[in-house]
Amino acid sequence: MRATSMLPNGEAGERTPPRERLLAAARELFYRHGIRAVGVEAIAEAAGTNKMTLYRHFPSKDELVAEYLRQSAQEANRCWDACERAHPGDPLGQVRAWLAEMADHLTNADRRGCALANAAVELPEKTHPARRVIEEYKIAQRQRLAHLFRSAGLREPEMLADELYLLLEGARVTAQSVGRDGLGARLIRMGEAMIASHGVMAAKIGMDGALAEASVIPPP
Amino acid sequence: MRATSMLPNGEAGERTPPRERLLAAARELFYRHGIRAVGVEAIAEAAGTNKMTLYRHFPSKDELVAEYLRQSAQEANRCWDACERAHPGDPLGQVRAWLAEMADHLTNADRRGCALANAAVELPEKTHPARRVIEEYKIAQRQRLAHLFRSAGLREPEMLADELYLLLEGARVTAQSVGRDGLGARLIRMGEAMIASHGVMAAKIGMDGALAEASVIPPP
DNA sequence: GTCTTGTGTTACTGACCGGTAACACCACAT
DNA sequence: ATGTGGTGTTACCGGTCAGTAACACAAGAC
Repeated sequence: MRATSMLPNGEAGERTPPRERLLAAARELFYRHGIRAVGVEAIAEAAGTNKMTLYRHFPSKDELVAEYLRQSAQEANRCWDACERAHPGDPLGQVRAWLAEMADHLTNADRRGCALANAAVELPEKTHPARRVIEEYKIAQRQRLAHLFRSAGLREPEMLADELYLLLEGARVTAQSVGRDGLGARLIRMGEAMIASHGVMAAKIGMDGALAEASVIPPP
Repeated sequence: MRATSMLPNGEAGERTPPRERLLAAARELFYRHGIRAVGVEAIAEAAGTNKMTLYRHFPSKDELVAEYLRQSAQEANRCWDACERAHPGDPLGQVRAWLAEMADHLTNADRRGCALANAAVELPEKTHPARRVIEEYKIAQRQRLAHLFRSAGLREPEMLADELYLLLEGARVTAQSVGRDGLGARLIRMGEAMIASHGVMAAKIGMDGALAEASVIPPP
């Protein structure tokens, strides 16, 4: 049987080039089972090709891992872009849409957290090419959040961005260790409380100081 | 040269039994390099013994991993006990001491987060004996926190415990991916804000409602 | 004394790892 | 027709993996 006969082609006839198939297989396997747990041969086989072709497109497994993470980061950026399109000119709306999306991912049982953060846990060696990708992604993510908060006129936008990202990472890793019950809702609740605690800079309420507390604690 | 000659014995003469040496070596190597990255032979060698003796004390590597995590959980409990001794009868003081300890761990550069959470990321297979240990530990941790918050008379103690733990996990994984700059301080700041937002149940202040906000935002 | 128990040592299994060499093939361009 | 570049196939390399068999050796128990 030809290995090329049973593959996820978009359309019949035109074949997906092997490099993309390899990356897709790597994404799936690395994410689901962990990076060290997956061998190159398994990836090649899942992509409907073989190890030789893999090594014609990627110089080493480590570089394949780096490319896998680059692609994961791009996907996260696409998610951000969708939020931006859904709420143009409304930075806080974009953040909330993004938060909702993250909460949805959290409750999805076949998700295993952030591919980049997991890789950071799994690959502690500072020289691994993946570390660069992880670092750049996290910086971009923080800047994106901080920019939105600044546009929204919130206080201490960078600090708020860091805190919110801390919260999200915690939720993701917690989902893997203890469970996902009510985690999405809790993420949104806490995120909203954080945003509120950084004030809306006298946007709609004149009374000073303690205005944000209302949304932190829902009516018991 | 005898392999038994250069070992970390507590005192001269009485030798540490090989099982403990093996566990100590496993703890060090698993934590630093990751579980899948360390082979049994390396552990045996680091313990000043050999693979055969390792397999006389542990039925498999997976069980050794589970024991390693059990020991890590015990160490965390010892940390809790120390906080309890330092602030007897003062549950909030105990939580704060614990938070300070966690913040200290965060900024320590040779720490790589929570051994249990890292293992959860690295070992996704639900049948792995480590999963049980991880789950039990996380439940105990949550109950301990919730109990302290309830003793302190805070509102929604379980919810607060979950949120605080979320925050801690986020800080730990963030320390590994983006960095540890100011992370300890931020953890304490956010933790205090969370505790404050759950009120002190009319302990010292009579005014209702929005009392907690003051400590959320430090004076700019 | 002997007997037992734990340990050290060496060698081994079978499987898999990342990575490579050599060659056959096929579509396409010229 | 003749390359030519990308691909498939097979076999291989040296190394490491988890786990085991067999045997030598030591100390304490009796």
